[in-house]
Amino acid sequence: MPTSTRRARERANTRDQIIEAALHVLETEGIAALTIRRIATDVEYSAPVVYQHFANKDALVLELVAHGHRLMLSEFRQAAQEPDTDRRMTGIASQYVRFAGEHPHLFQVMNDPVVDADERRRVAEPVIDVLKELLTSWSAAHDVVLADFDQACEILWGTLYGIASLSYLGSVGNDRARYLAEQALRTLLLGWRTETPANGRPASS
Amino acid sequence: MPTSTRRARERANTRDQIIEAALHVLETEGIAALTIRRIATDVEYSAPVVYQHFANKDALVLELVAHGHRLMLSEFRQAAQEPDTDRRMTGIASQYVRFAGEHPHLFQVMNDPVVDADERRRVAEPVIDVLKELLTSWSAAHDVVLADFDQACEILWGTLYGIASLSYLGSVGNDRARYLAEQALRTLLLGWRTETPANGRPASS
DNA sequence: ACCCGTTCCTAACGTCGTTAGATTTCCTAA
DNA sequence: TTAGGAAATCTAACGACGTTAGGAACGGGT
Repeated sequence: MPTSTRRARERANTRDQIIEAALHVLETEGIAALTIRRIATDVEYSAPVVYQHFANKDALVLELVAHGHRLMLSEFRQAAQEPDTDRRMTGIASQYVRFAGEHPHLFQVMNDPVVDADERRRVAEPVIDVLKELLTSWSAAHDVVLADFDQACEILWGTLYGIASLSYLGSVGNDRARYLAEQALRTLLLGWRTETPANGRPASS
Repeated sequence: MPTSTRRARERANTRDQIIEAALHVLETEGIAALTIRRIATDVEYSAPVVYQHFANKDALVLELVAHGHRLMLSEFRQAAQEPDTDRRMTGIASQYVRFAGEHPHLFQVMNDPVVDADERRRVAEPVIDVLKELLTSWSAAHDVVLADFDQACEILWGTLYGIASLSYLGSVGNDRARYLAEQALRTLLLGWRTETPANGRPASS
């Protein structure tokens, strides 16, 4: 049965082409330019063809979001190779903000409420897992026992997102935002370390 | 000339009605329902009338964003009356997240990249100023000399925004987000205090 | 050689933001 | 008191959007 497999391959191929074209438009021209008709034109098809591969526009956007998280994950894994646990944490912070600066429109869509909350949580999970691993190894290295590990992770995640957002919401440039993220992380880690008495028992608060 | 002033008053009146109607739609049904035609219907006019008061939809949305910041500012001023400087800081954090939880759609639009960055910075300035005052009095109360005051403010602002965003981006509910914000602030403040030696000279980093 | 399922396109629907032009309303001034 | 004109408002329309319906074209299996 060669024909059916070839057909399936072609189908998957054009699907990938659509994703690639959509990603290109998103990254270079922003979310406002991301239009079904525009994408169809770019892959040299008519608009309805897109609906053979995606239920609707949101489903296509979700695919881009998933792609973005995979990309971010790969960059994180790279930054996670730094041996020093403290530099590893600040390095991740810097990397996160750098990603937001290098892919502003993608980053924006990755955190846009239009994509379903459950779906976003699902695709973001691997990235958060990396963060958890890093925090685990950091606290182990410093004999810090966090009072609430999940809480610390959520604070970390929120802080990174907030400071990365500064770079396109506010007046701070990406370089400064990266520095801010590093400093914020240093301060948070210092605070957590200070909360823990020298004997390594959990902090009170 | 009574007639002209009355006309002006009527004009301003319908303008306010439009803003009020738009705000109501936004808060109760979200940004997707915020339509020129919908607003016009609600104030019992035809759609083009809206354009006599606002250049375009973005200008109207900007007005809502400004309103949101004024609202937030008034709530901040209330929370800023707490005498204890530490509780004042954590109280502001809690209040910020609470606002995001009570006005999710408004909060979302207040931080949406579709509104011009300069405009957003302009309307957000008074709120940030309150934050600066609070941080100033806090550091004074604890003899903490921050190495970079503006940096600390930006970290604060970013952290609050990030954690508030968790409540509708991620899996954490608003109550938990408020708690997270308080804890994050406590940790940050602890970190900054720890950076400062006992003699009150600025920290090294 | 026919047939049928897949693939694809044109045309259309309803909605959006926005504009043009006509129509109505209402003050002013002769 | 009425003619004129500015202001206010409406209807109709334009182009673009996401999306769907219906038919044409293609291509492998009988």
